[in-house]
Amino acid sequence: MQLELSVDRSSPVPLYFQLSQQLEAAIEHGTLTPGSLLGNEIELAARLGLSRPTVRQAIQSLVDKGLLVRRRGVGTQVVHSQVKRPLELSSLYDDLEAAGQRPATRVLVNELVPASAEVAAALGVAEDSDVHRVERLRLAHGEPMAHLCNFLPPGLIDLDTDQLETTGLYRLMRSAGITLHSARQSIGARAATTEEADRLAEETGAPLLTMQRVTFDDTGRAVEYGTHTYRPTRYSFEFQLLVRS
Amino acid sequence: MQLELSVDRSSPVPLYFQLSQQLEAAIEHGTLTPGSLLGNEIELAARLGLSRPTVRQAIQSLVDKGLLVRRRGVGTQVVHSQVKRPLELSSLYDDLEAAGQRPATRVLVNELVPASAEVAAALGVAEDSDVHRVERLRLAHGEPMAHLCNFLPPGLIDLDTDQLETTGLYRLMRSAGITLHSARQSIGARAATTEEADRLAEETGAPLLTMQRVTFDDTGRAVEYGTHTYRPTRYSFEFQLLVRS
DNA sequence: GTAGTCAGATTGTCCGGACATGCCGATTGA
DNA sequence: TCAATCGGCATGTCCGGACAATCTGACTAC
Repeated sequence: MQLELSVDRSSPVPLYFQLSQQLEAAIEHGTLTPGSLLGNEIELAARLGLSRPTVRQAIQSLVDKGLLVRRRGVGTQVVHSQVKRPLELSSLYDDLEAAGQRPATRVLVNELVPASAEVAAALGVAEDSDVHRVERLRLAHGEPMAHLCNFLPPGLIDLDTDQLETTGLYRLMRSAGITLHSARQSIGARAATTEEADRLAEETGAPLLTMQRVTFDDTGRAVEYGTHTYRPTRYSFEFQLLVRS
Repeated sequence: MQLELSVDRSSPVPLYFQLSQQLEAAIEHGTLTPGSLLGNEIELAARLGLSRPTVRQAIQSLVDKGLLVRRRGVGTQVVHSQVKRPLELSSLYDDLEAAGQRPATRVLVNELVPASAEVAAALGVAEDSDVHRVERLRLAHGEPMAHLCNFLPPGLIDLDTDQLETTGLYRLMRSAGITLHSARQSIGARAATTEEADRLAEETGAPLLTMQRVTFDDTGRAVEYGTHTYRPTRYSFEFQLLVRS
């Protein structure tokens, strides 16, 4: 069976991108079965009226996503999936929404405070200079799931409490024109203090999952520092990772 | 100041790789300062006697690593670092060794057992069929740090207890010719049972950091399933992640 | 003085070709 | 029958060029 592929040269969408999307859809849909060979590049290019570099670029992007494996002298084959999405920088809000959980947010604090030494170091600002402090409680099915405490440098974004309750922080930042680039993360665990336990409806001393994160935009500025605690009975970090080769 | 770059055409190492390594070293070393522009591709290609696609391939690999950012009409600039390593599939052993911690391993169990339903599902083998079971205690500075329980399908690798004590499981698998491709991971937390507490020199009910992982090779076979528990006072997961754009 | 326009610079996309490299099967030889 | 060699095949690397898209800054017009 021949896979139906076609490209639209009048579209502003790059040709290699059109192709990679079609291939990805075919893999997702099961038309390209795991382990099956994706006929040689030369012929594929000829069939589509594309050049080999363009076809290679499309295939390479899927290899980088972990969907395909190339073997010299053999060909390109579809990975026996199990592959979902690799870990990406996502907000808890988006994660929950993608899982169909209807997340709710309660903003506890939204104010300007002088930066502590810890916050100043993380954000790269002067100590005691003003920073935004946002504390939120994230709920799913009416039950508290996580406590999120974030610090942001001033002047970057307009933090509206109403918007914070209806969407995620990252989405707000992206729509404010900030291009997120990378983040440094640390995941650990500790026993809940009485205050933390109260907030999350747990017992004092109960195990909590913690995450700290500093996010940078593409100019290298720190744009957010967060300290989060999660109820481990309600949430765990799940992700896929690829071996860089 | 001109950055000193050169390529060796007689080397079997690909030219784009030689170039990307030199650029990466210059960034690491601080010769290329964060935010500085990396002169245009055309001129760079001419200076090195390379073609533009080759130079682009080198630059692209560093963009993928998060070290560089390209802007159309502007140029390519070095990211204001803070960038260490992105998250990769690594063994605890390698992580500790890289941190200069001289890890030690004590093999507690190394046997063939019938697969439980959970293990069979994770590895994709029949229930009650034989699988390797390896239990190890990982120590740093003489103190227990983590308890590692792994299951492997039979026939893949020769599990020598002595080798397991002197190196990591992943290194063993790689040297056995297995090409690791991806892994599905889950990180959570829970209270220690009495048995777990004893093993890790913690109190019963103390918070533990947990990680479960299924690793796949490039043919899509599950090659390892692991259930690990870490002492959160001694270990946390630290990593960098890039925004896929 | 301010806003709109234009030109230069630089990366993004795409082409067509060439040769090298590694893998696999088939043929050949023992 | 089995092992070694050889050749075909598919990807890997590299070239040189062409045009498009986008950003910046300077110039111009109002």
